Amino acid sequence: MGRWEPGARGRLARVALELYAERGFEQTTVEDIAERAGVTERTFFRHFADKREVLFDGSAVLQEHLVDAVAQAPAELAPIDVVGHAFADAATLLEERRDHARTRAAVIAATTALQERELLKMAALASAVTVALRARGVADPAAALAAQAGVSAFSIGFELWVTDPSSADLATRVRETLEQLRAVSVGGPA
Amino acid sequence: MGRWEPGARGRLARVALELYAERGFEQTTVEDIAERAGVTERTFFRHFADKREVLFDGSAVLQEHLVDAVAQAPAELAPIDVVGHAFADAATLLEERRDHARTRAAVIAATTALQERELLKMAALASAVTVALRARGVADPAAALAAQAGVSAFSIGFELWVTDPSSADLATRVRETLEQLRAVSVGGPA
DNA sequence: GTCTATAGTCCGATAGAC
DNA sequence: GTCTATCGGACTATAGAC
Repeated sequence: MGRWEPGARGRLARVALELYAERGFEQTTVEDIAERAGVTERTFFRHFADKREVLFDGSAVLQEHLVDAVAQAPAELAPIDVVGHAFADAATLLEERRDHARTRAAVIAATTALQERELLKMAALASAVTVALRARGVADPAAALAAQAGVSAFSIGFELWVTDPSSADLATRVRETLEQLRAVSVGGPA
Repeated sequence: MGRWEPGARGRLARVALELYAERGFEQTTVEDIAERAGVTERTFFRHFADKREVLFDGSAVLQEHLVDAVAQAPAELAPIDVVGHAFADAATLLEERRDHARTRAAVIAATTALQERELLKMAALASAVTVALRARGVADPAAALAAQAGVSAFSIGFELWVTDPSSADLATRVRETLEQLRAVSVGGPA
């Protein structure tokens, strides 16, 4: 055994969510988190750039899956369908952690500073998907618009999935929401 | 004359943009801004909640215009067209300040912390437009989707307007971009 | 691991406008 | 007197530097 327990990063992320949920983000200091995780404040900042970032450790994985899914989608699909396929596919990563997602969503909803960070992560996803679509030959601004549409559908679908008591899965919610966007953007009678 | 020059708020906003553009956001302290504006640090924080907020003083006005435009749009318009009308209308507020918009956009693009705040303001616009659409009887999630579509078109149109050397106006860019979203979301051949 | 700059808050005091 | 905008100083926590 070494000097320190392994898995400090994961422990910090878990403890941070716990404390943010218990007493609120602003009422929690980095020192509190480090202490409960059995490390020093310094170690926290070695793993996470700031106090918010600790809640967004999974977003890099999500982004990779999205980009891969866009790259590997059948060539004949229209951009909007490539995006729908990719986001529904990425949704499966969260499917089994609905309780965790609920806790995390509640913490973020309670704090403006965390909403900002989440929006930045969503914008990063959109940006990465835009690049992946361009690599498939999709022109601008269609690439950016399709990517944005995917993020909107994902975010709104995610909220339905987290809020509703029904057991509908996230991927289905995302697909349904994107389908509704199609209807909305075409227009027609209000 | 009084003890202090009037218009401290406007002076702080102008000076802050100047300094952020000159030496960068992180290299500028609130004390620097206050000093050049002829007030104390304390006064800065009475007018603006934090160091970022000073760049977003106009967003409340933009939001009001958007909400009003949604409320007053002809009853027979489809939600997506109400949104298109509203954002193109709000665009006229910026039309005459293209140089200012360029400087501001460059400063924001250079700093992640400012991008976060801008995304938050855009999300607030979307949220306000969603509420205004619901008040017209638009159901969920169509209201949220239409509002998000408007924000996407506005953001992408804004970027084109700021970037391109052509003299096309912002309102036209926004309308064109929303039109493209229509085509993209319907799908069809890539 | 310690030290430091800076953001941001809280308290009270003060000066002009009405 | 009341309302609003300013100022001063002390204070904590984040985050980066050494």
